[in-house]
Amino acid sequence: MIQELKDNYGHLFEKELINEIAQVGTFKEVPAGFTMMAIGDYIRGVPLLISGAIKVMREDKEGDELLLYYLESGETCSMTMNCCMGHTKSEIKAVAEQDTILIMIPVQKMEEWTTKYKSWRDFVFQSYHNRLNEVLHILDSVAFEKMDQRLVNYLKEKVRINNSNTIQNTHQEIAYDLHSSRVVISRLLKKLEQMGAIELHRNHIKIIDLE
Amino acid sequence: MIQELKDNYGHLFEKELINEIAQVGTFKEVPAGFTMMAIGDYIRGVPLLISGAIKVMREDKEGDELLLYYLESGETCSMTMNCCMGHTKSEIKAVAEQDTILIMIPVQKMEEWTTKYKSWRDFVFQSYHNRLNEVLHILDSVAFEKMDQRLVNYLKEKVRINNSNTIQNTHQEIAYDLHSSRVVISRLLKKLEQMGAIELHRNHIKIIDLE
DNA sequence: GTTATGGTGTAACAAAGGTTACACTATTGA
DNA sequence: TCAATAGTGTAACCTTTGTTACACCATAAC
Repeated sequence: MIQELKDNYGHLFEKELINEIAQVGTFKEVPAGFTMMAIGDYIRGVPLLISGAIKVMREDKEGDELLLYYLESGETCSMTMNCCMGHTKSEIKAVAEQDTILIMIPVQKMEEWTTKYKSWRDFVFQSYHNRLNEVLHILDSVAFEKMDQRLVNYLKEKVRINNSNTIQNTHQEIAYDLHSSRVVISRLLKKLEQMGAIELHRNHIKIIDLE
Repeated sequence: MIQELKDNYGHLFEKELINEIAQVGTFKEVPAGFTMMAIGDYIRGVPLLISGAIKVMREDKEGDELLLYYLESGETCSMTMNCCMGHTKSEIKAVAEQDTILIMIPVQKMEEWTTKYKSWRDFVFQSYHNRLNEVLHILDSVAFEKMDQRLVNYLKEKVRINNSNTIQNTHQEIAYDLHSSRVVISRLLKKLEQMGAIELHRNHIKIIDLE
């Protein structure tokens, strides 16, 4: 585990902290599509991502969803910290976007290291900082942009996260992520295809040029 | 200054920290309506609210606005911390909702105390926690609710913050806060009046019963 | 007073997005 | 092979929200 920690967190944490993490952390492998956390779950630990990506979503009472952002390697879930600190239930849903490897840290250790290691403290603050900014950008997107622009942003982000020009999703899945309806998404995608920006296929979309 | 700090932060901070704050903090009085921070401003210090309330807003490139939340006494602006840490410019706008009194802390002290005082650390984490949750709730509101419900929530929050059943705003001002248009807001307010929930007057609205 | 300004009410219309319905087709699986 | 299922395309329609235009009235400024 030491090696993976060094590779992904070596530039952030001092050696002693890496060693401590290796002692108390537990390795976890999660297959793509697996729901790692649902609304209302209690939190057992804080995850440190080693590889893969996790999709973080908001959900309302009717079960309507909205994609918030993706967690990538070298990142953690400040929402989880959020819950640990507040001793409240999860307010978000997390699903593995790809096959993902991560290390789970028990909650108590998190608090202990906050006192002990400046690098851990900075990491936690930085995580909060990043999440707050990401949620603000989603808010901008939902509040100020129209669906066609939101869709383009969504496709770009998917390309970036999965590092592939082919998006393996149905129109329905995209509609859920953007909290829209399948018909609307199909309509807008067709428009993008007619503009030559993408190519539509059953179960996948090829991105040509989204600028 | 010591007394104000004790009254508002005595239950959060230990005596030594209160004393340190009193030494380096500067008192500030801000009249209602004053713009305390604009998008792109550099941050000079972190505010601790003593009395009053501050309205925190998001703004896009076209200058369209959206109300995020209010800061009240005993709270600080984690967005400001956000900027200090990232050494980036402000991404939000802050306007005094009421006549407000606050104490400004220089940025360097903030970092110093994070190492030195657990209570300060907890306060900073708690602030992040609260802001993240508030932004999430705004996001819920914008993403999942229709304008009529958002308007009702807005009115309720105004009543709570200003501790008064009379809201001293024009329809245009409300429209800005909700990122809508004056005509739409007038329309929905009229509907609420017809339902007996509010009374409309020039320049103010009397809240009767919003559930 | 009179005029200018700003706040509100309302109608008519436009645009975006959501809904329903249905056809067509590729894939799965019995 | 053939039925069932899931993904997509498209039309028609509805609702919500935004826009434009204008009337009316209170208040402030002159």
